Amino acid sequence: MSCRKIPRSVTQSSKKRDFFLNLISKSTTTEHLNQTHTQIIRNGFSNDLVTITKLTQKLSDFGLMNQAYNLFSSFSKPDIFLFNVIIRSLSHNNHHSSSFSLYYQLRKKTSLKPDNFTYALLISSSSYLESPEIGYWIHCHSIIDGFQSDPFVGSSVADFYLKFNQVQNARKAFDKITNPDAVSWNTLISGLVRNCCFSESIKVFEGMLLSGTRFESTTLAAVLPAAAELQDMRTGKYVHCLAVKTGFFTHVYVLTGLVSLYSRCGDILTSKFVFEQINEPDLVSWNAIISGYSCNGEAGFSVKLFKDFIGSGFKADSSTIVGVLPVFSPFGHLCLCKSVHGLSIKFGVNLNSSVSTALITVYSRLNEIGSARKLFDEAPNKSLATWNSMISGYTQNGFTDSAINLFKHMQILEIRPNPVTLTSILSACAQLGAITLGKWIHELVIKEEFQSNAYVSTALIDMYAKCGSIDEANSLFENMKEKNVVSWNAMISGHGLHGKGDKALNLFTEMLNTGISPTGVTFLSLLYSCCHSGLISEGDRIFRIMKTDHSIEPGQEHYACMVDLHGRAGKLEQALEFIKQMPVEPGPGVWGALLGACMTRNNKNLAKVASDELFELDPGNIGHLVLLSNIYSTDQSYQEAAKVREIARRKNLKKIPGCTLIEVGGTTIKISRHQVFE
DNA sequence: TGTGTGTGTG
Repeated sequence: MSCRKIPRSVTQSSKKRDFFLNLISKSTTTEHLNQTHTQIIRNGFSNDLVTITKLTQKLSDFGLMNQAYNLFSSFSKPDIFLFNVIIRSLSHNNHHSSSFSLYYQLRKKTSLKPDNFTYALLISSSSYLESPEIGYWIHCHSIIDGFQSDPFVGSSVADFYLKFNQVQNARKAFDKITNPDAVSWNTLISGLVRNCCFSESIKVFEGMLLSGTRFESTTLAAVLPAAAELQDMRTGKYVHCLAVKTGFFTHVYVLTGLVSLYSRCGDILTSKFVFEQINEPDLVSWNAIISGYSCNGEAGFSVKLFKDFIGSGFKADSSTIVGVLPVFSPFGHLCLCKSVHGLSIKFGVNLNSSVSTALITVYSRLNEIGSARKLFDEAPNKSLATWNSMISGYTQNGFTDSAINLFKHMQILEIRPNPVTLTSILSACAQLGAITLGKWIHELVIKEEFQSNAYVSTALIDMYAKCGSIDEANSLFENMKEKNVVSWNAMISGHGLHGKGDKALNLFTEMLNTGISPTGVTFLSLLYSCCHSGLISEGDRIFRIMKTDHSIEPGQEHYACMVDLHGRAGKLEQALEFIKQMPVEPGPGVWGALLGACMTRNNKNLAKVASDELFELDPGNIGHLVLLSNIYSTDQSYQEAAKVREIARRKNLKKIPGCTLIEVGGTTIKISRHQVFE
């Protein structure tokens, strides 16, 4: 008899509990939840662990941390469930250190055993701390308690190591998981991407597919940035197909990832197509397409989209600004740059470090070095990139002294340079002929262990070559482990500069034998070398094979070099003939080369032809007038020389005296070369 | 019978 009665009351009680659990779950407001709590107390369920655990969690989800904690504390004997819930609440409310106090309490003051839930939560908390030590401890405890192969614990351990940039340890933890689930794989893939291990992350993604684990849209979104970074279209297109097949092609994160991928690979049309498939593009989607157009030099579209974006009521964030800015510099759109700068102030992101860096870069490129410096001085949080952008801004605008001073300032502030900083400073040294500083930077490169960086070693080669130490440049080049096309170019033009055309040509043959494909710059360096060594027929041959053997269209600079090559040899008529047969309109560089040759060869008539073209094409440039006037003077045609000077005076043009830089006893000094029109 | 890890686009 009683046997029947007890179950009935248990059933009744359990039904009531279900009722309360349901009420808690459905509570949508704090008020509602508090009313439910009152009912729970009235019905004598305030000591029911199950109900209270659920209530505690809901309170914490509503951000009512204190109430949740009081409820927990009111229990003299909480079980592991309640402990886990309160640890989770603390961790979700950023009270990470309190979770560890609770863990301590759990181990010292109770006989409860932490389970896989407890460890997963605690390790996750550890990854938000400043240093990894506590995480190491918890990880050890979890191994001792036998949770090493648990996917929840294992995933959070892997994530913990990835957050502390310990990729190898993360891999070890992942490999210990018996049956990694989608979360485990996603954690590893995205963590590898955050640690810039792009190809590894793609390999893991392939491993996941082979393992047969069902991937999620988040998996595709996680691996796409790796494919974009490596410009790996094969993986990208494969992910695209998978997304279409599985129906994830509607998912905004996946689509946005594809937009970036195609933009990065230069396929802006597909990028635009994918963008149009996004139902409701969010801020990040807009940023992806705007920066996509921007990176691919599509200024008009980029600006139009940016306007559409602002017009749809979106608030630009720092990434929008950083994404749209680069498109302005190649086209000299100072006005647009200024208006985006204004918008960045309006949206309150102008002091963001990446925004100031992008603005400094774009103003520098537009030769607005004063505005760039103002932004630099006003930037409250200067990253290394901010310093670098200002230094290279100075270097590229020829303000080498300012670049070096800023670098010295960095040294005083004990800001450690990176390869980018040193590359810029080396370029400044090369421009200045500052060999002593250059050598000191070389020592710094060795100290910081940047020798293996291709950009740095190339900048060193260029610096030594331009400062006259061709042997030093050559020995560095010989010792480079991985030479890229830029290093070869630097060494070729180094030899050219030193009048060693034959060496430059031999190096080119060697380069082709190594399997490196030449670029336009390689040919420019070669033509330049031929020019400086008087190798006319070799120069002609190089110019020919450039197009026939290597499918590189010559640019204005190549044509100008060819005119120079013939001009220097005194074959002025041939040079003119060459210009006439050019398949593209000759630019100022080409006519300038002819004018220069006329100067050395005293050819007054041809000089007039070249000058007339130059006045049309490049009216603001005083250099041409100087050359022409000098030609007339040398020829003793003083009246004509005077006429040219008169034109210059009327145009209010004044020649900035040219100078040569040499280093004497560690100091660079200027030696005036021309003193014309002063 | 109440608790969970983690990830995503620029």
